[in-house]
Amino acid sequence: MAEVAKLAGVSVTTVSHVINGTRPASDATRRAVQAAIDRTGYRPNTLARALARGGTQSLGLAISGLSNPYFMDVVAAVEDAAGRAGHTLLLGDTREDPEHELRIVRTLAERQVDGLLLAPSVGALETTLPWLESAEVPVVLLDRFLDVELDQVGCDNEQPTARLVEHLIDVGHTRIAMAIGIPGLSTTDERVRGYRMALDQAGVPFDPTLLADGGSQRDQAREAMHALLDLDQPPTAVVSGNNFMTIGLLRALNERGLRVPDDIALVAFDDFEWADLFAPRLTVIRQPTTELGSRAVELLLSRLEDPTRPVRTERLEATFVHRDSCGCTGSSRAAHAAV
Amino acid sequence: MAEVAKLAGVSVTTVSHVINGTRPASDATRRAVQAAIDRTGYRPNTLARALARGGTQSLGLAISGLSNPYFMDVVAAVEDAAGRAGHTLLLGDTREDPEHELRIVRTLAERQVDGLLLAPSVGALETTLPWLESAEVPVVLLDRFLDVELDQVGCDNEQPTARLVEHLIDVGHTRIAMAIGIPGLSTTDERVRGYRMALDQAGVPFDPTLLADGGSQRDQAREAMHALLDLDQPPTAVVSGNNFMTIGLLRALNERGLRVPDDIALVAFDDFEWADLFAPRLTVIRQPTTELGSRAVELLLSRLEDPTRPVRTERLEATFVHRDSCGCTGSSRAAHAAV
DNA sequence: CTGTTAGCGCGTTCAG
DNA sequence: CTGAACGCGCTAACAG
Repeated sequence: MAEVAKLAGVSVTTVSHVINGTRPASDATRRAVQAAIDRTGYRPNTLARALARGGTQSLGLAISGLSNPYFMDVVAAVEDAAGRAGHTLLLGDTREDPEHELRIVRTLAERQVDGLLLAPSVGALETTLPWLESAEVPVVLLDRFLDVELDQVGCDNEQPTARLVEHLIDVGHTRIAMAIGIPGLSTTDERVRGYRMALDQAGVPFDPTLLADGGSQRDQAREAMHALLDLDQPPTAVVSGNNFMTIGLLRALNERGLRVPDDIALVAFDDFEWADLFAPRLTVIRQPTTELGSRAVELLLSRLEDPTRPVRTERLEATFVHRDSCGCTGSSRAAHAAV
Repeated sequence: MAEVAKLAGVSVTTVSHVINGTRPASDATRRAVQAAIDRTGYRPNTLARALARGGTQSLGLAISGLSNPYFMDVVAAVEDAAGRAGHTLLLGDTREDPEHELRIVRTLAERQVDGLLLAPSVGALETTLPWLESAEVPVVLLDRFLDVELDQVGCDNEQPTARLVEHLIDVGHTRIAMAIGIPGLSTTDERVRGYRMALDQAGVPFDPTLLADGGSQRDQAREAMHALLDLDQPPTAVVSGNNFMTIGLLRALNERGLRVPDDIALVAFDDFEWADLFAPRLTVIRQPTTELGSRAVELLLSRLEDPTRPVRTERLEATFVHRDSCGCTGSSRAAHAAV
């Protein structure tokens, strides 16, 4: 930069100002500076600028399960929204582990991100969040809700899950199992509540043995499904708590030679882009993932603009997508004839 | 930091050194400093450190199609590998557009990333790469190969695609269409070469009308498939150039009421995690995506360590996964009975 | 409209 | 084993 200044015959101050348009400059000097910049191949050092200005124009995203297509849509949306606002995205995977999450969040904060998007793991309330509060980093929570004074965005879980279960009951099922995610996550707890609510309202007795811990993960869900099938009275229908577990459940059913929906019905939380193209065509709840990501960024940006604004919690609506895996079309053949 | 120094009764120099373990210090002072750090809640400013040291411990990843599950696995692997090495990941989507790609790469470089991973778009050779060279940013190319003096990692494309086509020919197909990606991408070109090679070797005449431009994208592939079906002599088999296009092709077939593999065979480049669980069970080429990401990071790190090391180009092996969508099991019923 | 100067928070020579 | 002083590259008063 000093080089540019010398070459343009002006001071570094002027260079800085023409670069940032921070204050008026004569056409002549502006051109001179521009020319010098071009000739030297000068490129600004964002770090130095951030250090001087106290603001990095960057956002951190701490999330788990990057390989989960659901979260990837979120990441894509966040990257896009952040980019539009002139911010760069720093990415970290929490691994759903509070210890690791804290390390990630810490790293991000030490890199002076202007704000942080976090999908808090179970345990965040005792580790990450206290730290974040004392560090005074602007945060918005993503996907999972927590009982804290922070901006939060997520989806409705209870009612949609109830809808899924109701539907199975309508078709005639009474032994309905559910593969649930990590206990303690608001998403998990709310979905379980929705499940129970639907049972209650239909007068179907709740059987705890039908609630299988799938740990939000594929392989664990697979094992859970096998256990369910080993029950004296195995379920005639399953509801999956998220997309990862859906794969695991199906793998287990596959290993047992059971067909969906003929031998067992399956409905799931989380849609797949291709879900209507393959058999069994899954009946699911679809979350507005893209909107989730972009809303979260908007909330964060607005908080950066006005740190005193009261916190806001937003529930996005999820939609019921009716296909064939619930087995209610009558013709199970229809499901198999897909594509 | 000054605060910590005062509280510990030492100089900032000492604080810096005990933090970094840069030089010996008496147990007493070390403890004093540590105590002061704990009490002040001091957290290091990575930016200032980077500015002083000239090195950010951060890597940039510029890639397109974040919503593509294939690339997401890569992102996950890169994040993991980078994290292990103590680096933070800065993420940017190139949108497969050289202009935007340049902006992304520039932003990343101005943020002083130590190195950059890039999946170059078509046109990068004229825009991004010259800039990167003059900016002297360490780079490793990802997924797509280019004729430049840079480290590169990607998969084998030609032979695997040929394998796919050979297989279709073995089953008796001769009118084999292919949905191809963006022309100019090495992945596209190599896959097309593989396609032609297999035809040649089998003595099947090459018909250019069967080569449909799917633009690496879902919707474009869908339209391309419709066009193929409108041909006087429509194909009896299709090979998809990547996973995005596979979805598009299937959507078109679905819209026509055509079943795979009964009415038309389909094989594809890129596997899906769930591909063996749904019908039609896709016969595909699987890329080692995780390995791709981690190898790329390793290459980049080794380059940072030794900038003079000769460039290396690595081809990872892709594997042929035989399932039912090729229609060669004889019993097409088997395909539909899945799950 | 422009230049001088003092930091931003830290690492790192040099002297002790 | 420890401290003082300078500089990383840039912005922002404060003068002029």
